[in-house]
Amino acid sequence: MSQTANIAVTELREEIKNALDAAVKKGELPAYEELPEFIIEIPADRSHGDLATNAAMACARTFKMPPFKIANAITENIDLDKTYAESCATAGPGFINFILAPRYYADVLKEIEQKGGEYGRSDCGKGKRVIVEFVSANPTGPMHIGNARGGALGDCLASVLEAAGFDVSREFYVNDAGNQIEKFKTSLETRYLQLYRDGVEMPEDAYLGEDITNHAKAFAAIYGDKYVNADSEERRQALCDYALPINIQKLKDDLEKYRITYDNWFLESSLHNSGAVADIIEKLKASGHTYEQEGALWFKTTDFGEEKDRVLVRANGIPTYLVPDIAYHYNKLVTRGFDTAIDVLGADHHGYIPRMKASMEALGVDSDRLDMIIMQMVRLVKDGETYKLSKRSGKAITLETLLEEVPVDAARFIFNMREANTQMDFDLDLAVAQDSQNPVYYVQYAHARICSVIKALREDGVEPRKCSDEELCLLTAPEERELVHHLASYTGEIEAAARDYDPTKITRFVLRLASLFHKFYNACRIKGSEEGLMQARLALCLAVKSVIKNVLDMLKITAPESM
RNA sequence: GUUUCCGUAGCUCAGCUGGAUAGAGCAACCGCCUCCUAAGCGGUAGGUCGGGUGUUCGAAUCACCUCGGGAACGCCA
Repeated sequence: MSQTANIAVTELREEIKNALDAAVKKGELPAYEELPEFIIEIPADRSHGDLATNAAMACARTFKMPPFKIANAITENIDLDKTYAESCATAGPGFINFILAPRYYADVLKEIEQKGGEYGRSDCGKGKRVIVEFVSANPTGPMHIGNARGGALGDCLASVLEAAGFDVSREFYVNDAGNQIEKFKTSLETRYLQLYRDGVEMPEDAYLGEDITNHAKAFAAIYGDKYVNADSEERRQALCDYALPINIQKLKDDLEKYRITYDNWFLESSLHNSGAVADIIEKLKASGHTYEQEGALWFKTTDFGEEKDRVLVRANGIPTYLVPDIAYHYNKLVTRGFDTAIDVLGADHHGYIPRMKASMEALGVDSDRLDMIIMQMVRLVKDGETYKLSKRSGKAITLETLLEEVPVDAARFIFNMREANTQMDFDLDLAVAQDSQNPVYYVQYAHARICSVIKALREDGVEPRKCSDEELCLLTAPEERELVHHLASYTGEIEAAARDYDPTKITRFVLRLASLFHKFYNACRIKGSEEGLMQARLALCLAVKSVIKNVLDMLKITAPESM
């Protein structure tokens, strides 16, 4: 919550407790041992006041009295002089509703004006170091639409955590080692040989995308048939050394177009080269949670409540994906000492979470420091038809083609509208729509409208200036107060979004803010109003503009001055 | 079979640490620019919150059961 909103609630809470004590002293209520928790919130239906509490209902059991009697005892004994509330009344089954004094609204606007771009920031993260790993797409091929969702959600989550006072690092984990690289080599090799020989068949599990064929052709254009008769291992390595850096650079370029830049690109190969992978095997063995069977090394995940154990090192001596992954998370939490590591993962990884957490426990690391966000599937919808992504056939919609059709602003906004753990249909027609149907324009339009108002007033010789308290207290229209209320809830929304790892709360917050602004704009004229009121409304506009800009910056979406 | 996500208005979804008459956008219909951007606003219509049982003063929200839809369950990553 903003400072002002926070103070308002804290003060009321104190006065409610004081009122209860006063009532007990007078004998209106029986003595109590301990008060239950109660909430003070903005009621959904604003005819119920500006703030409401369920204190009386929550205390019904404590006092063994009907809620409305307790509510009356509170309202008769409460001293509102020291609070932002100017009056209160009981209602319904025992709610107490408060009406806030005009100076509350004035103080909120003054706070926003004073804090500017910093308004909304919280220190609830206490500077804790958090690493957010997201996308981490396989470098063997292009990114698909699921990576687009993960990118938008992960990047915005990182921004939200920063705003909530965490020290955040964004990271991309490059799987440049392991089995899928072998598969990559095989695919490249086959495509290359197909250019020179007939009857070379692609293996069943190879990558069938066009990008592989294109790499082979480009490679052949440089080296010709030099590697056709070379040793297979030499040929495979040459192809991989050629194609992999191109792919990784492509990932960086595409993500940059999508406005994502990482603090670090972490190479899986570095864990192999540094000996960290071998080291983690020894550490796991030393933990006593491993055993050997049929030539393989097993991790006893059953010790940690899993259904079955997992292979760490295959009978052929090659570690499974688990080992470098464990080494990687160990690197994050121990070697580099991040307080918390967050992974944004596709839904196909959900079985992977307990394994990874078990491994941290086995290594003596508190597994609560590792948080996994599972993202459900995205389907692309066009003309009412759904397109399923199929990676193996190579026919998946790539991030690149998505961004050719959809503006980045729209893509980032729409992906941040749906919570990670819900399945999502990405409506291409909606994302492309350059009209009011597209929610991103609705928000941007509010920003542009405010800029336009300021410009129009400036042309009339009116400059925004600092308003007196008396002037700010002229904002009494319901549309004005609703708007200020919403602005006041911004910090609380950021804290909630950070707590729940849910950046989509911020998107919904800004949609609601835009909506309330448009309502205000239609109900209240700025230009032509009496001087003091005009300036107060202008101050409100500037506050809204500042907060919209702030949110759009977090989403890395442009805030246009005109549309 | 096990794990997991989802089920709320015609469509897409909010609301879920229990609270007052269940909300928004789109689609439909009716209105609002001699006035700061109509990419906007107001209004009408539209609901057994999948179903059931339980807990509670109070359940869309919590627990259990059940029905329906998606996903994952490899010595692939």
